[in-house]
Amino acid sequence: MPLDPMTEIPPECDGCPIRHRAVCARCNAAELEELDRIKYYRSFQAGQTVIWSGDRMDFVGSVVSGIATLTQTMEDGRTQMVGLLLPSDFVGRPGRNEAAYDVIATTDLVMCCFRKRPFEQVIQDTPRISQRLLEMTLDELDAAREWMLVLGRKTAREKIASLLAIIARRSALASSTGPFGMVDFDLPLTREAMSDYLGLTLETVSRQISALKRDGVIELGSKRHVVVPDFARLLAEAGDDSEVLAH
Amino acid sequence: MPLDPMTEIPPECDGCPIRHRAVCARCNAAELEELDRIKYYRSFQAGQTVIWSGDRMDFVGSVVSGIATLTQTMEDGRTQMVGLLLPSDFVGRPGRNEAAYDVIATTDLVMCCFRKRPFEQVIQDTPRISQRLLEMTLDELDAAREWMLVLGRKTAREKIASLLAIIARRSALASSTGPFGMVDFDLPLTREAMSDYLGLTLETVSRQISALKRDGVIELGSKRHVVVPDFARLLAEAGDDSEVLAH
DNA sequence: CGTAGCATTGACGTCTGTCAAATTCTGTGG
DNA sequence: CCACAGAATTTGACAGACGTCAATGCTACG
Repeated sequence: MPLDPMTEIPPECDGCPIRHRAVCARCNAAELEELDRIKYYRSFQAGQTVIWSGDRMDFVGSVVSGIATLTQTMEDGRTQMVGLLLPSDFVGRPGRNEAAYDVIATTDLVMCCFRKRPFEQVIQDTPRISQRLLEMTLDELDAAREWMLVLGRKTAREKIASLLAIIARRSALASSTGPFGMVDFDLPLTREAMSDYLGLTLETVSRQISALKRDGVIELGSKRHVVVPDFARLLAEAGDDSEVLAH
Repeated sequence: MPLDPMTEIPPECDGCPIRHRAVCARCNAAELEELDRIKYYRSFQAGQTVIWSGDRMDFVGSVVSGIATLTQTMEDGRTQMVGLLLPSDFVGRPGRNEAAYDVIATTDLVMCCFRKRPFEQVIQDTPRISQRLLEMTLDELDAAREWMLVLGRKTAREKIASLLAIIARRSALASSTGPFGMVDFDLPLTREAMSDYLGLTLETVSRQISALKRDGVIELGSKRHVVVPDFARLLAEAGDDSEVLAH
């Protein structure tokens, strides 16, 4: 078990790693001050549930570090991941009292939370924040729709390639690697989480990863470390083609 | 061919059928005036394409009457519907110049369009509008995520039942039928459009509709008219259960 | 060194897709 | 009003992709 994550709280907004990407991205000093008054940090350990679907939510907030998932579950236990929350992503919905999805930390996680009621007021009063939130919500909507194509129309192999491409692209952005050619990253998800994202079974995920490895599309260091020798090849396997500029 | 739909333009905002549900829902007289200056109506015939993905968009707007679909297409022709646009739904994304999806009128369609550039300015200046847009976008995001569960985890039979339930619910709302028991409505979609929505083939859609009919879950008047004798039964077939209050 | 969780692999079944044909519906023209 | 053409829909036969069930392997941690 790692150290209590609470001991690693990030510094004030100045040095915050998501200062310029989160909902507060375009705030000026006064507006930050305003947010500061209603904010607090919370930490979660890998595997912990942040919120249960149906629970009362009295905060919204941003992922500061770590990764969380948004999932829906049917009565019989079938589950579908409907969102992957990375640093700077926003959690919760102003104007709604109950969580619509389960939010689960897949890695150790730090969140910058805002008390919900005051935050709703801030949104009313601060166009720069509500407009940023609109922009982020539109981006999420686009991502959700892109994912609908993956879920509805792609083969298992294409689904895996699509997921790897998304994660690879994000890793490349985060570490500002060259845009092309070789990329490598760690998978933040178990095979089961991947299957929940992709609408597949865990076994099919495993088989397709093996197949992509066999065909030289990817190489595996450990089970979780992926090397992509040719990113364009991966995109082609995803059925994407020429979307190099996207996202 | 019907009469030129342009001849049936709705009246001024006062009597507009979507006045209290669209992006302008919460506007006061002055704000409506503002919007009025940049708005114009456009009509499309059933089957016409409103916008092609990748095209330059110089307007955004609301569906006033009729139904349109939002679809994505892969190079090899596989398509996935990612949204169903009903009256009051918003089309287009402020701040983006190219359409991300094909928008196609499935019935005769009337749209209330706003020139994009001026509309973006209005959003900046009118919190009531941008906040309404945020709210609508959050609703769409929820709908997209609900649909991800359908696409990723439901069986063909459950998918069909889910789609019928959604359409039935909306029809019930529109015509303010009693909330329970018997419902009936016309399908606004061809079998092919349904298959694009559900991530199935047209043949599977047809077979599952026949099966639901055989099992007494639905009755068919014409091919397009559906009678649902027991709405709760339909929901159960959709795998939803107890979501009676939802949406 | 042993246990627990994660991952891989195999054998087999089934749901859904594919290909093809028949049937019903809709609108048009005679 | 009826005949006809084209589209939409239904139905059947068959195949393949993915799921299910089960065994085995790997890694980490106590």
